[in-house]
Amino acid sequence: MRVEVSPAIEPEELTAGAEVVLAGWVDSRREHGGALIFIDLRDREGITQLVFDLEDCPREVVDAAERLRGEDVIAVTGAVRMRDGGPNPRLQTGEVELVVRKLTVLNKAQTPPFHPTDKDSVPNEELRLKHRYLDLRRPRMQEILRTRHKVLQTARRYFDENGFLEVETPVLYKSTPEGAREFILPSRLQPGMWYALPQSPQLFKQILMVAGCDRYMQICRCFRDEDPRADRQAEFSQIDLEMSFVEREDVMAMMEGFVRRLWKDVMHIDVPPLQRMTYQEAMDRFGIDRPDTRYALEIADVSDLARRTEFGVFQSALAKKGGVVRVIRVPGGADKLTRKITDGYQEFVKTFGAGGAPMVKVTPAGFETGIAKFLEPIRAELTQRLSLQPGDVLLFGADAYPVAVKALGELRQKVARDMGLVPEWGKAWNFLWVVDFPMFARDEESRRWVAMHHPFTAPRADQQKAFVDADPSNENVIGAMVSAGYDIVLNGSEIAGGSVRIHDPAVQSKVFSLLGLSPEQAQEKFSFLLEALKFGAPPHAGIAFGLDRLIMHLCGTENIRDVIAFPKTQIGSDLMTGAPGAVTPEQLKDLHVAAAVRPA
RNA sequence: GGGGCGGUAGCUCAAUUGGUUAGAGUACCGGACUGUCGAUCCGGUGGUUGCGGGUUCGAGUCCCGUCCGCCUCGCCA
Repeated sequence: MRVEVSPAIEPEELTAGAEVVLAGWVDSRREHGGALIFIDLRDREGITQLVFDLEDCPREVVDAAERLRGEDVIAVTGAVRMRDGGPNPRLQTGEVELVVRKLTVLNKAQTPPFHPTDKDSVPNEELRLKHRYLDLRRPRMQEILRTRHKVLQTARRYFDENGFLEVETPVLYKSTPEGAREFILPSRLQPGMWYALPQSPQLFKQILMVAGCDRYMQICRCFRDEDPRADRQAEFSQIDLEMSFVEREDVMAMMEGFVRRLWKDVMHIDVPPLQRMTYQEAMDRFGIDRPDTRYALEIADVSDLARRTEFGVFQSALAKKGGVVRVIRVPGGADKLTRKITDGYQEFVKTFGAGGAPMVKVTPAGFETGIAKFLEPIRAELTQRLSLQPGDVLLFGADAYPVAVKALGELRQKVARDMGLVPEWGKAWNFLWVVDFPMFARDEESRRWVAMHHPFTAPRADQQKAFVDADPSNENVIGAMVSAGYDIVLNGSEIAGGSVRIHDPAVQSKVFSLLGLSPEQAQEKFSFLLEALKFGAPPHAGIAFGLDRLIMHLCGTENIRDVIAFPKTQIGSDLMTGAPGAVTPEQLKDLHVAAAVRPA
């Protein structure tokens, strides 16, 4: 049987009398004595009301309609007519109904564990993931799938228009144990050897530049075997890009254009030119390298004043190497932040390594509660410097700089939520370029340098020469080197990150050696890149967008699983397919692998 | 590896200090009903309170363990 699948009636079909064929799922049924039955027929596009009426339909059609239940799949033929009972303004097709002449039940459905269009409640996520085919029928999920499609199409169109070539890179790759933990796969043909799934196509895209591709794009899957978060999943997607013969500004302009196009096409919003902020400024003012600038609550330095107090916590913090005292002023916090809430903040900052978050309230009479008495000697100056008003709450962070700003940066976001300062979705789109990241960060445990971005990131253009000349043993000099990296931050979430790459083998060697990789080790791991760089590598730079996070923003969801058709749980299970699963001893034997643990 | 929240009917939830036969809405089944649109009305089926152990005269409730889901610290070059 041939079914014309265009179920919800299109506007041009809204003319009475048109004969159409519709197919879809039974959404709901309203029955009046068996002589008059209404069925809401649902498909991807929406809902159309079907009417089965003894006055218009053969008896057997009405009888068959009586046996229909939710999620049955049917096809119907009939005439469109204006509704007798008045329009339903809540339906797009609410003016009309289809008088069914012929009904075909394409497939009966068991009673589903939940109803895709239940308006009262969303089923438990475990159940949604187990029956994802039902979950994806929900209009909200259909909308997300559609937005995701739109983003993919817009990306392909925009980058095609700008001369980018879509190239696919391998998924079976080589283990390069820096960075995130990898998924690995045994080789059958080479006993004892292993592939790894790529954390990103970073090196391939650089090689494509050496290969003369000039401009590359790929919508690719990346794999990182780390614990998930609300916005992180082991298997995720990137819009990956690389350009030759460009500098930082060229890439930034191109990507800004993409973001603007995306928001225009998908949200119908004109994004103004992106603000810029250096890494240092972001850390100083917001305590994080991806500041949410939709609200204030900025961090201020009061180390000099704190030094003049007798408060032991301040004094011991300032005695530390790089010790600081910083503060967040919360306007109106005295009312809204109850004792219970501020007590909670003490525990909260401890998870980020801080000892606590000393607090004080500003009243017309002066400082009260918390550490008020210690602050008395500096009250006037604090009041002036921070423009304090009665009703303010001050939350302090006292520790070595990285610990203090990190704790306050996290606390700032929590306070903003508690104070109701975070605009609801769709009200604010605060895009920001963060630039001038340090090349290296000091890992205190191993007393070694680690790459802030990745080891292929070039120094900022004006620092190239200084970097080559820098004394590797001088921690101050190396620590101060600024890279040509750039991130795009949206409402406090990192949606893209990239850099100008190193195309000079000498610079690349110096980075490797600073990272503690001997020439032999570097050769072992990245020989193909080092080789390629010797054969005429153009200057190149690139970036990658976190596709899933982009979609989250565009759809207003806080959960990455909502924007992935078939996502995994916290422990990496696919509740629908049951992955991961056991394999047979024969499979292991073929792969020359012995399991050290048997599944429980 | 650590911290927190949750798991009760197919689904969404309730159940007082540990106390009678674990309830409601919805779905499902049966009946009534010719213009509904979350149809309505009447009746009914439906429970290993995630699982295992313990305390107690008595456990959905308290304790221990465990599984699953979510949030989070560490981790994510």
